[in-house]
Amino acid sequence: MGIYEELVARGLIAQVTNEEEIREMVNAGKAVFYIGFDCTADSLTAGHFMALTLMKRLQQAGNKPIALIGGGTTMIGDPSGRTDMRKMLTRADIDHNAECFRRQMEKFIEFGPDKAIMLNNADWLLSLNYVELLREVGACFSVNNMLRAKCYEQRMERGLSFFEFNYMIMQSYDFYYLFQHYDCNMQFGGDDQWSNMLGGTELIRKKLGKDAHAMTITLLTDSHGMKMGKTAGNAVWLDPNKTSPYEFYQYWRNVEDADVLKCIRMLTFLPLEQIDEMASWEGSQLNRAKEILAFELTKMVHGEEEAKKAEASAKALFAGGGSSENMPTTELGESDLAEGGIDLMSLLVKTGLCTTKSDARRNIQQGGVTVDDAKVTDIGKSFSAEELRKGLILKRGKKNFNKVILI
RNA sequence: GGGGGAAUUCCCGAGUGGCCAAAGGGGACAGACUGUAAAUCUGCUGGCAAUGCCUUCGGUGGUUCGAAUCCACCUUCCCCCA
Repeated sequence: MGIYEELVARGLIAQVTNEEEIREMVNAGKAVFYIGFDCTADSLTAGHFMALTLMKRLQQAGNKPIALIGGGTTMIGDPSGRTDMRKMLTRADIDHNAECFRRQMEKFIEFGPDKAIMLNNADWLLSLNYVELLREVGACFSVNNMLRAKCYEQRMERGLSFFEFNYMIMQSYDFYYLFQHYDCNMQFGGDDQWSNMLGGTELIRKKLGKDAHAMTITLLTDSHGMKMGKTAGNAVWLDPNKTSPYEFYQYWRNVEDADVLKCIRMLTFLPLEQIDEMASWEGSQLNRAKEILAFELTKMVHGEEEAKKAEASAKALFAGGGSSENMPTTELGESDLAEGGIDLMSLLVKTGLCTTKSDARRNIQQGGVTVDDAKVTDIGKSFSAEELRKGLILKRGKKNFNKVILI
């Protein structure tokens, strides 16, 4: 089985420009491909992770990856599939984010001579001359076609500025540039990038009369069609300071039954035969598959040690009994106390389990708060310094734990 | 450049002088049921020193005993015409 067939079997491929040619090229390890990453935040997300694994899979098959950091394109912001304009970032923010991206990527992909290379499109986009660009590439784009592009659909109703409209041209120019300077013959990206990617292959054909290829990765969506890798609108980050390994582990541990196999197939490097065996698992047996998924991904992102810790904490907390060793802990000092003690509501806020005291009150009143395994419904409950010194385990809801201790 | 419309709480969206911390829905959160799943049902959803008080309906100023609601100016966005 070639790498292309494997990608298909894993459900990773959404659209391709020319299946025959791409299959041959990729299987023979002859592709020089790029994936662009716009640095809109200071950490990569679970969404980027899939692109990185894809990069790795192709690299293992002998193809050469180019990780393109979008220091230039981020100055504009991709309007694809969005209902509103992105916040405009400053040059300094973008540079900082690009640097963060670079460091995280180095953990997954091997860079170096004859390995993967990393580029930043700021290096060529920012110095473009407007009039020259218009003459050189602007003439190759049909506004009529661009307006028909699916990625702008939503924006045709709510408004699209000329500024953002240019994003497609910038991305196309990237491909054109990489094709000429780095022999890059293929672009990968999320399926929402299809229009932008075709812009690039078209430009190359018009300007150079040559064929370049594009292939999109299936967007990872859950059984309701929602994009995965987000919790309550917040991204699941790869940076352990933004999403702890435990939270990261929990995110994947909690995917729906209907999504586990798909996630394992698309995101892990487990052999397909092993995954096919799991496909026959049913009901609560799927919990095992979720553990595997969560462990495998946490291992790849945070390392085996962290993955083991996260798994151990989870088992301790949910299977009961176990140690509180790796539980998130809040340390209090004497200054946190008032009159020798502290009330439960303040404690919940201090530990971050609740956002405000009102939130804490609601949670207590609704029976969602537990202290050392005993449900507390008295909103006036407070604890003495003595009790705190020994340490208390607070729990909000079923899955949120925090140990508080007075030191 | 001309004309018309819009901005409401996390999101969508009602509200057009006091009964408005603001309908309804979505999402989130909590409870029940479970398998750390889904579906379903229930509760809940600005803050606080809490039967009250404070802040919030794009911004600034004004009218009024009282403004999300009326007036003026400003900002941003949408639509139509050029």
